[in-house]
Amino acid sequence: MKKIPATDFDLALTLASGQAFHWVADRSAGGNGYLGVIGEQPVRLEQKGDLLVFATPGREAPIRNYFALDHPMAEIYASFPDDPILQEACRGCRGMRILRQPKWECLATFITSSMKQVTHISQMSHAIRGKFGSPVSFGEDLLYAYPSPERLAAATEEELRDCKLGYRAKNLLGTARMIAEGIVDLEAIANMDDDAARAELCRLPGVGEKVANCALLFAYERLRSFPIDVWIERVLRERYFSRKRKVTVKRLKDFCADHFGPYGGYAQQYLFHHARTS
DNA sequence: CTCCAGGTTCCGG
DNA sequence: CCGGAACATGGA
Repeated sequence: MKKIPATDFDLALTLASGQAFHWVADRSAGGNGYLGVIGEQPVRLEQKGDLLVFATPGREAPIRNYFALDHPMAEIYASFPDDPILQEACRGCRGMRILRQPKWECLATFITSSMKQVTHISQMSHAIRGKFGSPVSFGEDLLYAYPSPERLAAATEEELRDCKLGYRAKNLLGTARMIAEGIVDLEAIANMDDDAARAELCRLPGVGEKVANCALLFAYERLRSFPIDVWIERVLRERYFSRKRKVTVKRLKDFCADHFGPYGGYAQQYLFHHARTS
């Protein structure tokens, strides 16, 4: 068994926080582990105290990278504004990391996320992987990598609708095609500043400001990105702007961009999780 | 049955 | 810039 030190890290909390949607709990061997795929590599992980335990050799670097074990958590927490609403959310979110996911997989998954509950997003992710992804075996279990843009570009809208995507099928297909044709280069976006990167992502069908911000936050390590979904908007209006009438979305965006600071994405994720679980 | 979910896009003020 | 409406699906 290999072990990676992981302080200020909570595996279960991180995987339950609505960033990645394909990990499954694995109780085999009386454990409390998780089975999933990092890129093309199958992994079984289990947290024991401040250690991340796994069996497969050569997985340490991808695991450390995916779970962003290098994030400066003390600095991040110290950067948060001293506001009671965020501090309350932080209490239940200690150890939750913003992941560093593969870019295409993250973007594609969030294209399917619009107007869907987290459990539905998970179902669609597994359906897409099972239907189009490369199988990778892990012991007795068969897992699936997320299919490449080229593979999905070769699919039909009907096949994608069979994965319960509904109207999202057209968007995912259109985006896969644009990327497969090189019209948008997801790797090149990594070298752009936040605004340029967001604008470039928004050229893709089904990608608006919210989905772009999710990709920037969960895959491009832009920790200032602050996706505003229905949950966050509710928190903002009910807690931060209570007793104020007619608050426009632009007002909310401007407030968030300033108030939550350089690691606003972390603050956003904690507020999101707290709102969703209480 | 009704309500709602990690939205985007298009259209008329 | 702002508010409305259409767009699919399934769990609560």
